[in-house]
Amino acid sequence: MGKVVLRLAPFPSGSLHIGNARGLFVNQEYRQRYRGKFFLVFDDTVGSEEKRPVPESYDLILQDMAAAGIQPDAIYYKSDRLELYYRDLPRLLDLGAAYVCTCPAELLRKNREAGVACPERSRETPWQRDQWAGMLGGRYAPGEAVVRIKTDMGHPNPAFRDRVLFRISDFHHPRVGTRYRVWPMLEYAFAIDDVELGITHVIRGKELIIEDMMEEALWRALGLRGPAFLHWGLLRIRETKISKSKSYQDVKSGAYDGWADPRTWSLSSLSRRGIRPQAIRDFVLSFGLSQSDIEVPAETLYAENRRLLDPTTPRRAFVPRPRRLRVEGMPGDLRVARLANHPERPEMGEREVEISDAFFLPEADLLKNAGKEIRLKDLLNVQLPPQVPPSEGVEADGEAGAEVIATFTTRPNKPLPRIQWVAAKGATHIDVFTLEDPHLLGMGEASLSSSREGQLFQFERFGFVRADPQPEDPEQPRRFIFAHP
RNA sequence: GCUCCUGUAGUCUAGUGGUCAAGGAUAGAGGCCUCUCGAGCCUUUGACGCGGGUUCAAAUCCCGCCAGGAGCACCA
Repeated sequence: MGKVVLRLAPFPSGSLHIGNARGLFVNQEYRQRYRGKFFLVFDDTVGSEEKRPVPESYDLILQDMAAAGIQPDAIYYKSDRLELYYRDLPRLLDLGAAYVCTCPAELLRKNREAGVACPERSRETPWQRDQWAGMLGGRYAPGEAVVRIKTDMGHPNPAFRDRVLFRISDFHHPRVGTRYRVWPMLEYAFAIDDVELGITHVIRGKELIIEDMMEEALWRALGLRGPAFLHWGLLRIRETKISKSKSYQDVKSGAYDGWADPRTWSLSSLSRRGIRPQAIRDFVLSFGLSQSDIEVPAETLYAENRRLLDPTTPRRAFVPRPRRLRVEGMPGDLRVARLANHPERPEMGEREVEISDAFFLPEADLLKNAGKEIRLKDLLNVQLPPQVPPSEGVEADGEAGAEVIATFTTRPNKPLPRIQWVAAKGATHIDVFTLEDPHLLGMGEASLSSSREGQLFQFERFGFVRADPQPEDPEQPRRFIFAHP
């Protein structure tokens, strides 16, 4: 068996998204299985008006890959390889496999649709050569001349009729500026690179099938042998539209908190939420290489991650939208509560929480259980007053509504609604970033204020979270990013 | 419209002619818990798109139909 060489070729327009992750992990899987090589090829030709390379995304993509624990065997930039792309074109012209076309874009499109060939298609080689030299030499402005492959103007699929191989662009490129004006289309650049880099298998989404067929047409013309293609269908997470350009706008405008904003669903945002690369890997690999298009609920990804986190993640108390509760008749000896860090793993130890008669509880739970007896989880049972008037606009510190007065009943565990609580004494302000609410405020137990960046917790009856970096201003609430229930 | 692709439970997937009265995951339902009823654990409901054919035998092979999807840029 020959050596397997793979490539991932992202367009640098932001952090990798969950869709790119499929390419990343599938290729990585094949690299490992066949002890092959895996190259990162930045697909950074100039793009178009709507789709331009974004300077900072080169680093973002590198970081995403590092975070996923995947080290490419080599990194290439298409923008470094223009001369290489220019090299083989004259031969294509000589072979009569390509030609320079100066039809305006609009006419070109119309003729293609009608199956009408451009008169320049059949011009002789010296003329074509001269025109190519003219394109490189500045004879034409953007839009005035392109190189087209000669396939078949009568092909039943208009998409196959003499596609454009090179065009002129004056866009400023983040890496090479305006050094080049004549840029290859993706399919031409890859036709050269895939052979040049010795790629054996291209595994990617089926949206590029036509481009892959164009590569094959070019190899036939040049007498080259290229890699085999494998495709998968489109993957969508139900909860989101995967659109890098939309995310890019919100990141750029500041509406989003950078590429690590959970709403981008970028790889960096998933990592910020505490979603493990391993979970993402298992998730995308579970779909195999089917060409059907699938839409999967994020819950499936969460389930993978939960399986990884649950056994080792310490539990903590957090009360979203809190309301202050005072317990009358607290047993006098109750000064300290000892709480297990994990209900099933005593070896993870316990923590001590100082308590008084003042607590924070989720207002929603107080409203729901008004007049009933409830259990403050792991602590004691209380009777709630018959009426709990809702506070208007719950404040983050639970001080908005009037204090709710409950009465102590008993200590031992009983089958009551078990509600999480935070002791008012030493409670710390928490600000949780969820998909629905970028600032879900609440109160957490004291120890949370000193958690280090990257620490994972399960907030009981709330979900798994990951600690953001310590805020510079200690008065600011501690920030956690919500992963999933 | 054209080209290509795909059809297994609500969703995703295993399955390559017999071991499939179809396996797993997730969701749903029910239950358990000296303490998360939004976690965990247990149980459970639920599928081969339709119609023909080939064969002793079909989810698997063939044909037709139907239904979905993707692509159809001087973007990637």
